[in-house]
Amino acid sequence: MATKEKNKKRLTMNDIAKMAGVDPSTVSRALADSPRLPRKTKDKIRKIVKDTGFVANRQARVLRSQRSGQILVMHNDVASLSFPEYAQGIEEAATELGMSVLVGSAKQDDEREEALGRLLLSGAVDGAIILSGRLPHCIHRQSDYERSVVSVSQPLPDTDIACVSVNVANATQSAIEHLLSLSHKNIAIIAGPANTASSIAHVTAFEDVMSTAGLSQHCIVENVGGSNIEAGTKGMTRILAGGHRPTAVFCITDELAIGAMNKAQQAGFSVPDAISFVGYNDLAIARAMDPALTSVRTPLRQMGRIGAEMLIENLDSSRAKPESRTLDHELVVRDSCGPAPNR
Amino acid sequence: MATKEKNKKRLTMNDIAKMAGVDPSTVSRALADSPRLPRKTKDKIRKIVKDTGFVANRQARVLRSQRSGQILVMHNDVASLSFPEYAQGIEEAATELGMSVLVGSAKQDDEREEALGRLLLSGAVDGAIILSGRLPHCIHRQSDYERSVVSVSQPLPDTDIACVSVNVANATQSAIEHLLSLSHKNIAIIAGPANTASSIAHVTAFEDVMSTAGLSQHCIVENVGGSNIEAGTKGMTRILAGGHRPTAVFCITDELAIGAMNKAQQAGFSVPDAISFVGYNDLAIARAMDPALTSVRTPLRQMGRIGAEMLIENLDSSRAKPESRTLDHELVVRDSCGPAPNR
DNA sequence: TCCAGGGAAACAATCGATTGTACGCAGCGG
DNA sequence: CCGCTGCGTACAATCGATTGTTTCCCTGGA
Repeated sequence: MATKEKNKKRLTMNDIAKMAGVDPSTVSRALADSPRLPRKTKDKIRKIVKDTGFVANRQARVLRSQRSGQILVMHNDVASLSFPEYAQGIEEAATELGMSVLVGSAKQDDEREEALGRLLLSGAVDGAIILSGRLPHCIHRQSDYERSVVSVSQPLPDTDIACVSVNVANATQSAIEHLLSLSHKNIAIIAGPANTASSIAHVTAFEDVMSTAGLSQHCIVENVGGSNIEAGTKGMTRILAGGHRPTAVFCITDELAIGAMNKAQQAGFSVPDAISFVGYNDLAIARAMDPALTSVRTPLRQMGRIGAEMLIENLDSSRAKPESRTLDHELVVRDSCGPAPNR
Repeated sequence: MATKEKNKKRLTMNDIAKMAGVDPSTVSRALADSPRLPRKTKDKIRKIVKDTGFVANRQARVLRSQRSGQILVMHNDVASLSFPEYAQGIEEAATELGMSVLVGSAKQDDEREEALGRLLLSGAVDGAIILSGRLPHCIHRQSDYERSVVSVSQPLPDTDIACVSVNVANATQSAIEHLLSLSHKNIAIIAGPANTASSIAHVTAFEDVMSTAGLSQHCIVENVGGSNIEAGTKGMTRILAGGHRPTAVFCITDELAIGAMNKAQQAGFSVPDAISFVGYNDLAIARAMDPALTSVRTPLRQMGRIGAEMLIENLDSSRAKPESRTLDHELVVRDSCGPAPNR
């Protein structure tokens, strides 16, 4: 159809302008729907754009206008079941506010983490939402990036960056107190990898509650190689191998709980008669388990949504720095917990 | 530290050049490690870059050099458990070949799908890997994008675009034949959403095998609202509600199988004694189920890796168009299938 | 008839890096 | 002593769109 097709070249705005017999600037304004152009001109140009399938070069556009229209989501673990929940909330909000979302995984790899940080510093994205709980070092060094970063799920240490999260200590407390109310005295926690912010927060809260209750019998299982189902299996294996046999297990993610519960069942322990389990996050899968998993519901999607809103609304340097927010959690009681067995 | 800090401006290469007392082009070459510069100059410039935390504007760089160093992964469903498997393979390969990866979700939404397509057309990424099985329309219209797109998992209809996949028909056949060998005659398939390429391929193969075996008793469950665990539950609910009671169920994803198996168990059917289940993909979670799920292993990670390699190696317009590849699958027999019960 | 007003579109500077070319200067052989 | 090679660096064009300013032209009111 196109007559002057030069093979090697992509179509540019100049080409479109020539076809329409106008100046490139007019094409630009037509695409931006500028009120300066009359409908007629816009329509003429748009028709050509549509017919040719022209797409404006993103680099040039962003370079000039200093605005990419994209935000980046940095996470650690693609495989985590909670990620899609956050992502949905983020995407909803971003789309509503006219932004689009890109996802990058840091994967506990410093190199990758820095690369993602540079995406922000280099202007490829306008802002970033951090799910991983770690701020890339290259961003931390810059003074003025507080406004273009929001952390979701965990506060970033040593920064003023706004954060949307739940109160992990309270959430953990509610889980443990539920077990205490069922007369459990010997409780274990499976805390995933050690030394992550999330793990530390849960374990600290756990220890607090237990010591407040005057209970010394508890075990802490860490460094099980992740927070996924397999890690849960591994954690439970370790618990069963130990001499010290808890009657209840709190897991800091639902995936851990699923793996652990499964392992216990396969080892011949009935749930909840012999061992009780509590998960964390209350993902859809928790309900589908047999027995259905008692879990602390955290509003992941909401957190994502609010985080994205906070981020995007504050990008335009209206000077108010966004404020951190803490959302409510809720213990959802199902069938995986029973009264402590008599021994 | 920096003395001339102007508040509003980001650092540019020009600033660095001035600090170092050289031309911007020299800074550029220093960062690119050009052999034209002596080590001494490079070191001097790099020190300044490091001290200031300077990051070159990505837009300008890409605009000029016509190369972004990034590939896009387009998927449909963030929540799918198979996605992280593909993603890992893709990231491994990309990293090895000096590229980085961004992820975008199309979410069966045409608008979003087109937006992702435009990311490629606008030069924001050098290439794209499509997991969703659908080529954005705006790309399809362009003549010369065969080289910068590779499909993984499912071939793209009406295109010559290279694809890395397994033979779905054979894979389905191996699953069904396993059930047939256990004397099952009344088999159901839970096929997720209807009218997706994947669903159609599985169902077609299923019908072929069944009719070849001379069996007419089978039921096809579609449109269960996705391919996830909940959808599996829903599918099984529908099967149990129907008059026609199969002794075995093949699910086109492991997630569907997990949901379905769980529903069956909760409804009082023992697995595999009363009903057998076969999944598809053999994700890690299949092994963790109780009973452990028999599943068709598809090399997802490998597929991702090979797809990324094919894509990246062919970006530099070496003229050979990449060739599609079909990888091997394997039926992994575990405990979720037993002989057909006598009725 | 003339000029003010304003709508429509062209002009041209600009965003920030990359890269081919040109230039200066040193060392070296003839 | 001259020109040649070659190294190190500067110069300047360029990538493709955006946007403030200017120009043009047409209409309408005095």
